[in-house]
Amino acid sequence: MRIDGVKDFVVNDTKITPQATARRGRPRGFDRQEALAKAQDLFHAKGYDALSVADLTHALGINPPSFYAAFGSKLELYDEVLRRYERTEGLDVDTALAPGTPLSDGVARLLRYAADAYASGSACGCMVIEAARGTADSAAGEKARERMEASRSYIHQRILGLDAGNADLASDYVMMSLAGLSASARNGMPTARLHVMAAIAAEGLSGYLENAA
Amino acid sequence: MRIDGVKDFVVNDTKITPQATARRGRPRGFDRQEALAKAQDLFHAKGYDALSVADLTHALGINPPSFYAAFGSKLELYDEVLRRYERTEGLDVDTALAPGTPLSDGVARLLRYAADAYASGSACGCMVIEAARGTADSAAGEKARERMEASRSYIHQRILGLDAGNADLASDYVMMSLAGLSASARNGMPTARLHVMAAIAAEGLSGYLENAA
DNA sequence: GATTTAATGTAGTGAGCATTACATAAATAT
DNA sequence: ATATTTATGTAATGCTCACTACATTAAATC
Repeated sequence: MRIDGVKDFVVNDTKITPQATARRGRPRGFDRQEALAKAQDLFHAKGYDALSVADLTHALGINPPSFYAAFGSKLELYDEVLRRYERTEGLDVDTALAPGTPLSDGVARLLRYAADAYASGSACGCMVIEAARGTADSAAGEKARERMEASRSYIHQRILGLDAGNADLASDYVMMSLAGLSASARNGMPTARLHVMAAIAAEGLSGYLENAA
Repeated sequence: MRIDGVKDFVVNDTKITPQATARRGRPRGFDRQEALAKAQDLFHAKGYDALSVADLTHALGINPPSFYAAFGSKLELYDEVLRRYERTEGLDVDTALAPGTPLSDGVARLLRYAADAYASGSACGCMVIEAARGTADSAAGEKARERMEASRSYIHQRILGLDAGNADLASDYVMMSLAGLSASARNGMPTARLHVMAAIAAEGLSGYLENAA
């Protein structure tokens, strides 16, 4: 395979390195980052199964060999796209659940962020959540479920710092609410209504915690 | 095609008619109702796309021609299964939202029913809700979305009789909560926890309505 | 018994899928 | 210049999919 793969990728994909250490063979005829962005939009809008490699190569204006040379396989590209999605479109959990924030307020803020992020467009809802419900034995669903578990775990850890006693309950409820918001967005609910839904859902946890106290 | 299709179906499928008005040709070698029940389980567990006709015929112990003679096509069978699902596994909306029930209580009860119905098993979550998020341009997704809209409309109408002013809001919130519960069930959440989630979600609407009043 | 009707088993159909063989083109390295 | 390395375009690979042609079987009707 590739010996110094990591350095190569960095150099070729992003022009961060000042002295452009040129690669050996024929240069790639398309921008890999642009292609990733387009692939992300397409995967988000159509899902893994419904988006064929032919769709992708056509949209990117390349042929299958170039596709496989650049991304390895459809599944590897998908995994890369999922991680890119987290970076580019992921919720700002750190801000929503900043240390010192009351748990109820933090959850309310996080759900508000989600209402914004999931808002209807050509590709709406959370890409990871929607993909995670693919069939149990699908490789793509497995990738998505990995990313969702990573997010759940991160949120859980953040909540631990706010209210350790209710962390399990609250993170379960947050994940459920995010799934509900994402589904509603997919079903065409407009942003303003999503915000109301997020507020009502947050109110639920708030009231529940008050009653428990 | 078939001239007196309706009567034929009734007679051959269910033995409701006392004098078994026997059909003309060779009798079907399998029980169509049993087959429908099995197909429902399979579609619920795997979804439309992931379940092939070959999977179905193998599970039913029949060959493709028998399958198509009995059900028309994969999509027609799916539509029939979706309607059967509503009858056999659908939530008891009439009881949950019985006339005279305070809206908050009715919604709480409906979500409790859902927590029971969606409980983890080989096929968990709501079959219709999970299927409705198939790709936008998929025929199966369209069928599921039709059924979901029918349910939404029915729930909306029932809520109109309890609290007309909040019917739009409440039915939107119910649909979102059902989607969240269904997703959580699919992700393996046990029944007891689903009940807690349902209670918290219901508390949200309850608190919101109180504040608005 | 002859005819009609419908379901069955065997064996395919064409279409779409992800992926790749192979020769060629374009760059660097020697 | 020549060799090496990588990407490209054309065209195909094997596979799975939903679905069907066709001859046969099993029942009711005449």
